[in-house]
Amino acid sequence: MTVRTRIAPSPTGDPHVGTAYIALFNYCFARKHGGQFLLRIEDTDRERSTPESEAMILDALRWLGLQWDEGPQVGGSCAPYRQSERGEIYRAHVERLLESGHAFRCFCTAERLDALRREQRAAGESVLGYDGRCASLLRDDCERRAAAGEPYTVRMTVPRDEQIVVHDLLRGPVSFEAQSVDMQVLMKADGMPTYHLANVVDDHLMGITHVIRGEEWIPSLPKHVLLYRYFGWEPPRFCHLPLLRNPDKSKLSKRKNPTSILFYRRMGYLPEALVNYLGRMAWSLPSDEEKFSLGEMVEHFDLDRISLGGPVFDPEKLTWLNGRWIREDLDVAEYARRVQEWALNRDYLMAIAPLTQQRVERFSELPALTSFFFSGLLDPTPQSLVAGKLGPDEVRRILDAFIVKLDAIMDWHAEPILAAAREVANEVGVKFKELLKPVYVAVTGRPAGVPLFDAMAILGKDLCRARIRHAREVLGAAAAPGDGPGGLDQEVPPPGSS
RNA sequence: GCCCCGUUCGUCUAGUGGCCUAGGACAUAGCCCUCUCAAGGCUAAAACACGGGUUCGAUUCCCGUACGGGGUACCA
Repeated sequence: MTVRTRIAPSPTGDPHVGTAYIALFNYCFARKHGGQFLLRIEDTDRERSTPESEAMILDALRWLGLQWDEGPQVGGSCAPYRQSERGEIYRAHVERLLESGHAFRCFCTAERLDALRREQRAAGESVLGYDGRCASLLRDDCERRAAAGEPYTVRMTVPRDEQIVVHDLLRGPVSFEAQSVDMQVLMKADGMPTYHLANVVDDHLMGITHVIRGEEWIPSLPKHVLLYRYFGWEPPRFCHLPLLRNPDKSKLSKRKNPTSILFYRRMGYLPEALVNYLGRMAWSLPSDEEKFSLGEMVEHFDLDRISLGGPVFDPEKLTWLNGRWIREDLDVAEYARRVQEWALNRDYLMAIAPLTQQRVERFSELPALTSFFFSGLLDPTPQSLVAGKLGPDEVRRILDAFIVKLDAIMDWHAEPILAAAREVANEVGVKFKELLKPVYVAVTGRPAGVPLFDAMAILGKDLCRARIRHAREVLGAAAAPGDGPGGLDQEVPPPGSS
C-alpha cells in the first residue's frame, strides 16, 4: 500500500505558519515512505473562503518547497481537489447515509438551536449538543417538507452505550463515550457539506492512508470513525500533532504573534530557515543537530521522534537559525542574489518609485525616505507617537481600533485602508488629520514622508499590524502603572489546517 | 460545566528502567578574540509539576492530583 498524506487548508485568510507546519510533517512522512503528498482545498465555508487566500496559500507552500504531488494547479487522478467543486459527490454520499438510516434531515432553525444550547448550559447539563428532535421525524414527512422547499440540514446519527476507541499513532488508544458525541451536521442548509463529511469522503476517495493533522481535531475523531463505519470503509491511520503555541501557551494566533508566512517572507527570512524551524517544532533529528534541510528531514523522518508538548513558536530562535542559513549556506553571490530577490527586485522598486519621484531631488535622499520599506519592526519612541495634539490615551485607542479594522480588510489596497482610518477617526472622535500623525509614526517610524496608505498597501497587512501593535506596546509601557496594553488579546482561532 | 490531549532549564529539545553528577541549542550574564559591530570560542546561572505505586533501581512504566491546552458551530 502506498502511503498517501494530505494538507487540507481552508482558504479563509493569509497563509498560516500552522498550515505550513502540518504540511511539512505530511510532506516528510509521504516522501520518507515513497508515497504521495496531496493538497486539497477545503472551501466549504462560502462566507469566508476566497480565491485570493487560496492563491496565497499555494504560493506560500511552494515558496517553502512543500510541493504537492496532486492537487490544484497540478492535477491528479482524484480531481477536482477543491471541495466547492465536489458537491455532487457529497450529495450522493449524504443520500447513502439517509438511505441507510445513519443520517436524518433536521428542520430546526438556528434560533431554536441557539436557545437549546443556552438552556443546556444554564441547566448545567453535562452533555451539550443537539437533542435529537428531528431524528424521530417520519421519513415521508421529511421528504415532503424538503420537496416543499423548507430549509434543512442533514445530521448524522450516533449510537448509544458504546465506547468508541480510536488509535492515534502518537498517543495510542483514545476513547470516547458515544453518547457524548454530538449529532453533527453533515450537510448545511446551503447544500455544502461540513468539514466532517467532506473530509471523510475525500480522504477515502483520494486514498489517504495517514491523516496527519493538528491536535484540535482529536475531539471530532469519534464522528469521523463513525462515518467511516457507516460507509463501510476502512479508516485511515490517525496522527495528531501538537499545536503551535503563543508565548502564553495558547494556540498560536495572529493577535499575539505574527502568523502569516507572508510576514516572515517580508521580514527577510529564508524559506530554508522557516521550514527548518518548523521542523524543529515538536521534532528533532536523531543527532539533535538543529540545522537541517528539508531533504535531511525527509531522510530521517520518523513519527516516533515527535514530542507531544505543544511547542511555543519563538521568533528569536527562528531569527538565530535564519542567521546561520545566511552565513553558512550562501556564498556571497548567492547572498546578493537573495537580497535582490527579496526586496531589491523590479516589482518592489516599481511599487515604491511612484511614491518617491516627486519627493526627491537627488537619488541619495532615497535611503532615508524609504528605509521603512526595507525594515522589520520599527522603534518609535513614546514621545514621537504622541507628538501631535492628541493625548496618549487617544493614541492608544486609535491604534487599538485601527488594528481591529485592518484585520477585517480582505482586499488589501490603499482605499480600504484609508476608509478604515476614517472610520477609526470617527469612532474615537478625533480629526482625521490628527489621527494620521501617530499612525504615520507607528508604520513608518518617521513623522512624514511618502503617502501613508499607499505605503501600507505595499508593506502588507501583517507587517503593518506588527508595527502598529509594537507601537501600541511602546505606549503601553510608558503609561501609568495598571494601565497596561488591553483590548488586544481577544482570542480568535486562526484558520485551521487539517 | 462536560469531553479529550498534554507536562524535562524562561523557550526549543536529547533522553524509551541503570550510561543522568539530566546533555545540546536560543535567550541572559561574564570573559577571550578583535580597527568598530557582528560572527566565533570559553564560562556561569537555569529543568525531570506534585503524591502514591510497580521494580533491586525510576526523568523513563501505572494510578491520582495540580497546572496548561484543545474541543464543545449549519468554521475549518
